[in-house]
Amino acid sequence: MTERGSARERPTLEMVASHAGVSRATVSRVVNGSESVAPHLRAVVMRSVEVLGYVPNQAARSLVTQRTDALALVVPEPDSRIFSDDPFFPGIIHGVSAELEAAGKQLVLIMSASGESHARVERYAAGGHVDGVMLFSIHGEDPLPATLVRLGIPVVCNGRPLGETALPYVDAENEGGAAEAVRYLRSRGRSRIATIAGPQDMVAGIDRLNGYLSALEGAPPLIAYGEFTRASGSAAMRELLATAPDLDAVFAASDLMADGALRMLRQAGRRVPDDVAVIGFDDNVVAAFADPPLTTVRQPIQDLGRGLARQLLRLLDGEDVEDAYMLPTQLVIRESA
Amino acid sequence: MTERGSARERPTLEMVASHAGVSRATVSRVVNGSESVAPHLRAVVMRSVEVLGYVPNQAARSLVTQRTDALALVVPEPDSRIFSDDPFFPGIIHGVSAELEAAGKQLVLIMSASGESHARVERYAAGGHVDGVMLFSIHGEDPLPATLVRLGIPVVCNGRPLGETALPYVDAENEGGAAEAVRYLRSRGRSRIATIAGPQDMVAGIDRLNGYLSALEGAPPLIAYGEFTRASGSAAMRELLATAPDLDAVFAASDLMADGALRMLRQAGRRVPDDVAVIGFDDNVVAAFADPPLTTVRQPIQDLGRGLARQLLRLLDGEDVEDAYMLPTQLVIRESA
DNA sequence: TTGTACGCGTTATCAG
DNA sequence: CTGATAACGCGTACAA
Repeated sequence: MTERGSARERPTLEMVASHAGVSRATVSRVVNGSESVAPHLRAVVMRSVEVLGYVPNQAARSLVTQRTDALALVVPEPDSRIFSDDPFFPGIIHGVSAELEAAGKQLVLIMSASGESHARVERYAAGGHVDGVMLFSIHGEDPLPATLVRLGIPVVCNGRPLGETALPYVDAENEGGAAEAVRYLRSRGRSRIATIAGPQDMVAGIDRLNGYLSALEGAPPLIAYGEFTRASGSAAMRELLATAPDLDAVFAASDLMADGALRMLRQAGRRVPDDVAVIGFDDNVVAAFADPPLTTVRQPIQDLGRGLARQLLRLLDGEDVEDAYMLPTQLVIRESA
Repeated sequence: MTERGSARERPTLEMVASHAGVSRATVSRVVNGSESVAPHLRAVVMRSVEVLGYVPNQAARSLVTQRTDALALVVPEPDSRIFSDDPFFPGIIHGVSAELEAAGKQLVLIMSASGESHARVERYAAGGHVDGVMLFSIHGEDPLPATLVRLGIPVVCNGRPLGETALPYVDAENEGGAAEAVRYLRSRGRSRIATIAGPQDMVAGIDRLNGYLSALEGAPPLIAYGEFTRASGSAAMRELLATAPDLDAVFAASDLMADGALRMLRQAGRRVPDDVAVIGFDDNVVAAFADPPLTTVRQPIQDLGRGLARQLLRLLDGEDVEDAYMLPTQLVIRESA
């Protein structure tokens, strides 16, 4: 059994003040790095702070400053991209966290299942727990962002919001990246180009499909849908092979789906890229390890996270930010196409 | 450009009180669900709360209650398991988050690079931002946990801590699981069993190697080391094939490394499982999709997260908790062994 | 059952 | 440049 360490009394400003023989105000000034305090007093105070191990009480501080220096990242719980082996979620967190650390802010992670859980998020933000909110891939007609904005809480979305509300967001050039992939396939002489599209209630799924369609330039579309997962990619590929046995290329809206497609193609006896060229999206870790190594559209996941945090920080500073903060994608050519 | 929503004044207890025609104390009691308040007054107050959209100010509240209802999860930044396609980190988060939500607590995620960043964590916890701390895979002689305990902050570790300090922790039966895998291989007639071990500065790496060694029962060990990643698994497999061409089985300390090994074996012309049997660890999503599907030792990642949170909550409630909270593993047999 | 009044630990204002 | 002192918003003994 382990005991709860002996809860030594936390020293207060008051205690530091009397220890140093100055007023609380002076201690506060030293702690907050004010210029206007005599060097010798500052030294004395700093020593007392050191000796007593003083740490400012955040609750008291934010009660008066009206800030918490904490920002929330709200994540929709049952999101297939989050608990799969798609490192998208960890990547975003990594970026966000790096940016917030540099700014001295803390990250509060909130998993929000759905409707009723949304009320919790609202109350949480409204209660002043955090200074602002980052929203992860908002689905359809979610009222959450609008509510938050109405409450006066700065909000930035990761991924273009689908509804009407004009919220600032950061996103990758999904449509452009997809279009580039398809154009590349055409430039290599492929003519029967299919796509494995993502879910059409996610903006990434929609935009990448649009990119595919736009780059087709009149050629007949060939579409199957997946859920961004490997299994769904395999299933979609099987479907495509059945309906269009003569296809010679596939653009999948995620690397995981592309990997699933690769397996199905192998199983069906098609050679990649000789018979069928395959391009994925993400530049997931698995892309380089796929068989054959996967040509794909890289999106800068970590930068997406950084941008998300940065835009929110700017909002907090009272700056205006552009509604759309788009990050470029890049075609990474390996062996599958 | 997007404006910062008009910051409507947040209603206070005071305002609700005067709106309802009662004292602040009564409002406070209603809000906190006290029994001792007349039904009709409660109704009136609740209406006022509704009308005004009152939400308690968390800073003020925790200033007096000395609690924040927030718990921190501290994650070592440059951890290969976190930003790879190993869903270990997301899985833990999922479990932790589910448990905390049920308890009405919030999750604060802290990425802690190392030394200097540790000071930040200490100050953060000491500042009363959170009521307790969950520590992710503590490396070697990290002084952080001891410091936190000294500060009187409840701490629980994910993964057995390597140092001397006796901290409560939750972990999977790494050693037992590894031993079971090796025993299974032996029972299937394999005699030259190698292992691809994980990093020996991580408890998971150490324990799984020990499990392998213990189950060998005198047979000569055959060891190569990896970093839990696919690439390192391939490299380690190559090494093993060079030093022990006659091996007939491999136990890898992670599915990712096992997958890497599978590729290397294929490349070397060895058939799996005919020539060489392979077992991994984790039951990562990729295991089922490996070629051939990977026999592996499943660890209940999400339960690990839940247990982590649960133990901390118990500590917070003043209960004593056992130092070691171990979760069982399970051998999942597929085709690779 | 209800209200009064005090204190939680800081920051900010305003004299000195 | 320094020190009183007033908020900040809430929970809770204590009194009524």
